[in-house]
Amino acid sequence: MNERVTATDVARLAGVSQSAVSRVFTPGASASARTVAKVRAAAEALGYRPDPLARAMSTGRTRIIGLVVAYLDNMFYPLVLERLSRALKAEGYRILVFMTDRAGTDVDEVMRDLIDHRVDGIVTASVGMSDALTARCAAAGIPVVMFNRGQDDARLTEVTSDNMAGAARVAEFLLAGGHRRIAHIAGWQGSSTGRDRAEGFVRGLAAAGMAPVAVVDGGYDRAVAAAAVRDLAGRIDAVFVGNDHMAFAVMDVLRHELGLRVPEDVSVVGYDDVPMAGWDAWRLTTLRQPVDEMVGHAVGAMMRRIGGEGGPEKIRVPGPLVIRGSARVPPGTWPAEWIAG
Amino acid sequence: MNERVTATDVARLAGVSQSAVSRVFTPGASASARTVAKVRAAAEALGYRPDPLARAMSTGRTRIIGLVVAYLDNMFYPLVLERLSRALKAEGYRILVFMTDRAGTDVDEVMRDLIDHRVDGIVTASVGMSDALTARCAAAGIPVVMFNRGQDDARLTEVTSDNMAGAARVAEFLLAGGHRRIAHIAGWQGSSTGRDRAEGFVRGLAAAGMAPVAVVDGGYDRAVAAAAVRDLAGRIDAVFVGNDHMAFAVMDVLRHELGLRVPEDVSVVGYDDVPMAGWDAWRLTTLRQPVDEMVGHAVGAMMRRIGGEGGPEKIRVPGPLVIRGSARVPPGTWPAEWIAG
DNA sequence: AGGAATTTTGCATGCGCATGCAAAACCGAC
DNA sequence: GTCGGTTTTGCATGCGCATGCAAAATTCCT
Repeated sequence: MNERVTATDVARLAGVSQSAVSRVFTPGASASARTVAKVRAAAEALGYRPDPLARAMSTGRTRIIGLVVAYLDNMFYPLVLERLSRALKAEGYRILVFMTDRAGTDVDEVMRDLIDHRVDGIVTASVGMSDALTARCAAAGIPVVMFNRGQDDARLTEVTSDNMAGAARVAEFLLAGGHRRIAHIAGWQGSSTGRDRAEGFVRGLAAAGMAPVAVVDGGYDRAVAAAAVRDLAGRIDAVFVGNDHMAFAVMDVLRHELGLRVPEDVSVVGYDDVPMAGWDAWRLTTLRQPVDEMVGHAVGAMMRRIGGEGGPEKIRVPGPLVIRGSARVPPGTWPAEWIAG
Repeated sequence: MNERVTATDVARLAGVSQSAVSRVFTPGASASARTVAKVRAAAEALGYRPDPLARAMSTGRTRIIGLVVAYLDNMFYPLVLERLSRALKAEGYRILVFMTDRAGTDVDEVMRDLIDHRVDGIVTASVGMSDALTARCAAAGIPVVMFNRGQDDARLTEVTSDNMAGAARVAEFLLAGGHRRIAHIAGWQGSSTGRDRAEGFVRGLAAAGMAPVAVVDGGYDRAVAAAAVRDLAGRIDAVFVGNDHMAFAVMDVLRHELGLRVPEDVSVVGYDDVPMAGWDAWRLTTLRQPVDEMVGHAVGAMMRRIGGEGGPEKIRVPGPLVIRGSARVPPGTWPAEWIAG
């Protein structure tokens, strides 16, 4: 039922050898103009297209990038997946998706799988890498790019926003708004991103001689964040939440469970600027992670590593504070890095 | 840098032939207990794992399913992707993601790609299939399962919720709630799903001798739906929106732009029951698409088709109406198919 | 025009595994 | 112990393409 057209078929029709056909379809290989023309015509007539599988078999490159993700309910990740897929496609690569369980306990098994599948590179999002894993990928010669996560390992390339600076900027903004009882419901402290934002935020407050009322680990989980704000409410007039996903839960609790007004009673600031943050229901003031830019860097770095040029990089992209309505806005003019959204 | 362990290496160590090794790792092939033991031991010692690529090369099966998606900003699809990925993984399959542009104009090219990659099957979500495409996949012997979309083509397997019945149930519910000026902001009328829901809804109203104030195509687009409700407001006391994604936009406009109360001034009902619908900010009354069940059917049907058992199926899964707070609740007791969420 | 330098071409091989086929080993029954 | 029957095994081959190598064709230079 499936009569695949092979290079040999084309060769026969064009009156050349199979290798000639292969060369015509291999960028960088040499063939005379006449051969190219004959082969192209024959290929066209037969509807020939090189088989990526066989090609991978003989070159050792699959032109497939493995993407490891733990969850997709935080809209930030679907967005990343979409953009990454499009950007990679432009480079001639495809994405093979691997989901780990939410706890990330099976990352190991997932990685074995990835290596088995001979992916040319791995992008991890919302997932950490153990040393053993990193070593294995390095041994297998597979470049790894961590997206939105960092790791203290010189072998790893990472792309993040400037979490420290971003969080510090949020602190500055909240302070300028006149808040004095400020808490932080942090991203999971097992992730660099969560830690960096917490540290940047605390430092930002400290720079003004202030300290947070509390810093609690929200674990990137709506329920945990909700519980945290239930506990905090009454003691705070502002809260910086480790990502938008949790911030929505926090706002829900504040408004609908506790009957408080945002931002009049409590200001809320998030991190990410997912599309939803701009919806009227939320109008969340948040620090934007420039997804397109980050994806661009990730793809660029990946291509470089696959091409063998240069080593691992630690890329940190700055993002603006997007001022909407969930946090009191300081009077007067703002620094240029704060923008109205 | 990458010394891959091959079956030949294992064979040498185990003192058997390469084919013996292959047989040990091929379910259904025969090997004596002694050989199995020797090979297993050797494989273990060397850390051997069969190369899926080479295996695909010789069997013609890649154990990869292509997923075609147009967009991921409607949370329904990331959810589907996640569940599908896990379910397929359990069957030993991986997902290769292909994104078409939003208009779906490049579906053709995407499909060629998919066929080239020799995927064992294709799942499409939020994407239609042209006849030419269907024919090509059929010719290539690649089974196609359409998820959340139907098509009048006997060669295609499809899995949808019972859109007609579901929409009719919404009509019944709205009527029971005492609404009389009801509109429908429909899903894209170019999709079977959008058409079926619209038809079911209109029929549901007609069954009570009623007709909608208006049925407008929302194109699954927040902006279009928002514009539609701006136009409709004032003339309606209830609106059924073709999916939750648009319903959120509709609620935003109603509440924040027009200052109307939901459900006191206008009742809103959606379709899908994405996780967000349960958040306090929305508490959207909506018709649930049972994602897990639908995914289960999709995977089952796919496995059957890959295994060559049986032909295309048209699977229709019923979903309950989930009653929350965005639409006036009829007094008295409800039919069992309505549930409180 | 003649020979050297260059490009193009075909041949042969390999990537790592699965599998048809025939030889070899094993099994049971008499 | 022998023979027919059943597994098990190894050999050889193929999947579709890329590529090193040497031969053939083309180009260039004097």
